[in-house]
Amino acid sequence: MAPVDAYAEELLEGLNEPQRQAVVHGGGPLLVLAGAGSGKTRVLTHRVAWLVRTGQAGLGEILAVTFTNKAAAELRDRVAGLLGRSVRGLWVSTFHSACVRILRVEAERLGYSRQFTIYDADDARRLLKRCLGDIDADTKRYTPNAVHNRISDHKNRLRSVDDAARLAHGPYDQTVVAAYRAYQDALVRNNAMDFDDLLGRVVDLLERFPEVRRRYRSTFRHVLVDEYQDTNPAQYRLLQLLCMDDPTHDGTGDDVGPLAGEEPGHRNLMVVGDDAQSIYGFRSADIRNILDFEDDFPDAEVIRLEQNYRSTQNILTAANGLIAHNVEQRPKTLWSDAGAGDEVRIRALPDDHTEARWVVSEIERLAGGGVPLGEIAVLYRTNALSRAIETALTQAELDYRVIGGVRFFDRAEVKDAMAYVQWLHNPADTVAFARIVNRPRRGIGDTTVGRLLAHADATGATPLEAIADPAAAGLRTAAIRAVGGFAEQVAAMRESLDTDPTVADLLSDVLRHSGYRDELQASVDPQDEGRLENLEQLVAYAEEFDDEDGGDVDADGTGPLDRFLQQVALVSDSDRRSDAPDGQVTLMTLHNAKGLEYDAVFLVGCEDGVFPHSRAIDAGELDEERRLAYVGVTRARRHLALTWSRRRALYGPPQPQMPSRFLRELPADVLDDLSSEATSAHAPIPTLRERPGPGSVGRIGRPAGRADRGGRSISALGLRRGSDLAGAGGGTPTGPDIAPGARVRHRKFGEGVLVRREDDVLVLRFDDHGERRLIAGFARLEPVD
DNA sequence: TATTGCCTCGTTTTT
DNA sequence: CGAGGCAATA
Repeated sequence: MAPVDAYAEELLEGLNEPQRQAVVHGGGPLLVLAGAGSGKTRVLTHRVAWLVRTGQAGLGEILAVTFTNKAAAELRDRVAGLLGRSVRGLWVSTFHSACVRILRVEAERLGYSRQFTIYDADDARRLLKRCLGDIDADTKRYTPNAVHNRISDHKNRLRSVDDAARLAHGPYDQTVVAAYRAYQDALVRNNAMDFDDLLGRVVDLLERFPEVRRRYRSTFRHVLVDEYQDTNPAQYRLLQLLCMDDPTHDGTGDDVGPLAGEEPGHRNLMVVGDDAQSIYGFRSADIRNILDFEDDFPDAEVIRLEQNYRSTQNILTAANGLIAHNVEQRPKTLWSDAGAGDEVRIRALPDDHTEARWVVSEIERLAGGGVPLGEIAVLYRTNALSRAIETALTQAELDYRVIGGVRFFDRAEVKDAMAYVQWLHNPADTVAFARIVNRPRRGIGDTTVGRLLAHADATGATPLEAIADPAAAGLRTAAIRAVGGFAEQVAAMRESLDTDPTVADLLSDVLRHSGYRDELQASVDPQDEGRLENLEQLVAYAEEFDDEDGGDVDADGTGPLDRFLQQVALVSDSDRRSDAPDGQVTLMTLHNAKGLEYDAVFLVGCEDGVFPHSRAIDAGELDEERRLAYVGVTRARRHLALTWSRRRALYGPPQPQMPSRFLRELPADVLDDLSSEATSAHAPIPTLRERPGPGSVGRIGRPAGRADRGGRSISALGLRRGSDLAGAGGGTPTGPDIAPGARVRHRKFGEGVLVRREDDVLVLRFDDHGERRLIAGFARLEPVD
């Protein structure tokens, strides 16, 4: 190890033993299993500072990757604080922005230009929708959303179109493959990459170009990864390529063989994570990466951080007890010396309004006891559950903020403005073009746009070239005039593009030349005022960017507009998750809560089917749901309550609910007296401070035979609507029975036969998908005659 | 080409 | 219950 002086030594002060071991780790692969609240960011920052101070690495030789911009910024700031100087040159960034930074330099090697566009999920789906049309796919069965998820999964597993074709099984897969092929082709022609490509193309780059690989391998002598449990196979492969001697495993389970003529890797890979908090499997994150770390890196050192500095022991015991129900995991036992603290509470409420009012009355009680509202969070599985809580908070006149929902850069008007600039920057981008060509309305309808795009496609031209000669695209006089007018506006915007020194001026000019601003100003729709404000905010944001950016053109040829577009694509409002301003209760999904902590946490909607979510139950993904519960529980420092509703209206009429199975997995000895009864069918209703408002109690049952919506009444089919077989109380399926042997159709799995019933579980054999067990309360089945 | 109304369908989502 | 998609209309 490098010599250690007192100056470096002070970086170890205040660390516990395992933390210290991780920081001074000599070299080679290191896995830090960092339980919730165990100080993993501390370890990462001190490790980076240690490497620098002991002279083991220069700032420019360290790559630290995170998943969020917020985490990257925090890491950077804290390292700067520890070192007491600028950390310019240190690569601290998200996987995606590190990849973009590499791709901007190397794009030409991959057949892209430096100006390539980054498509977010919305852009990608627009393009994919067009591709699905081109291959004549039935867009009912093959929704852009579903198909994009499948393609994304292929990409995250580094499957090329041909790989996907080899794996395709059945007609659905084959259509997905055809869509993948058309979509990938379209991306290249648009000079665009989606989020998944950013990773996948860098992997391509490093695999195909040894000299590029060598360059980055020798640049980054130390690679550190945060939240390793959330890495997907592409990210895994990327790390292999950057660090290892013989990047044999590609993360997909297939051996790709050693890379020819490879120089030894530095092997200095440090990963930090917690398998118990792996909650992004649905986005192709692979928990095996952290579970199998020592198999992949046989000489790896493993350090466990189990001392928790956040929560009281009762909360940690609850968390430990819960997660112990997962089959496969790294055994870990969080402990704290903060004392037992409050008991954990479980409460059963008659309906979602009462549940919300109970939570709010408890919030008032805590607030009265001196807990700041900003230190209180209400967590839920799905965004739809926020509504009842919001209503109750509003009635109690408590201030709150909801994390999630529509983000600033996702707002239609903001995306429109950005699409203008994006298209000016990359005229091959047909998604941006299609978005703005008729916004504001200029009489260029869908058919005209279709003709322009088809013509551009056929001639290999960009939309910019196509609008210059509308007659050639086969347009008639009215359309030609409309397109001509648009072309004039575009010419004015391109003039601005060439002359405007700043991004803010360009944006402002675009809003003027396009008529977008005028249209909103002239509008009588009251919402347009807000839209106008958002656009002014966007310009203000750009001004800020210009000031910070300086406007130089880099050595690699990237200018301010490149950087601005990239930032907006990758840094959607990062401050939303920042610490709560005082006086506001925070509402958010469990996913959004990861990495945060609050004095008091309420986890609402703990009902089977809601949490764990019915789709997760169907898909057999209970472990991931349980980890999500674990994340929720471990957010709390001192107060934790979990609630469920006996009846809840998710959509349509209220349905009876059963308590979440996770509630029964919490160890009884950390629960208070009321909790022990709260998961039973006869749970008492806790007292509320206010009297229930009128009409707050849902009607019990519903009028028999009422058709729920237009079309065939479901009762006419012999079934009740929604969760057709939902139990009326005891959890036993009631309603018209579907007898074993009956042919049924499930919306997702298609037709099949009901094999048998086991309590509240239906066992069905589907024609395509083999056997499946469905929870009766959530199995939407239609009988097939 | 733009608007209206009907129908369908329902997770989570760091980038 | 509501948002978004699509087909029928003005």
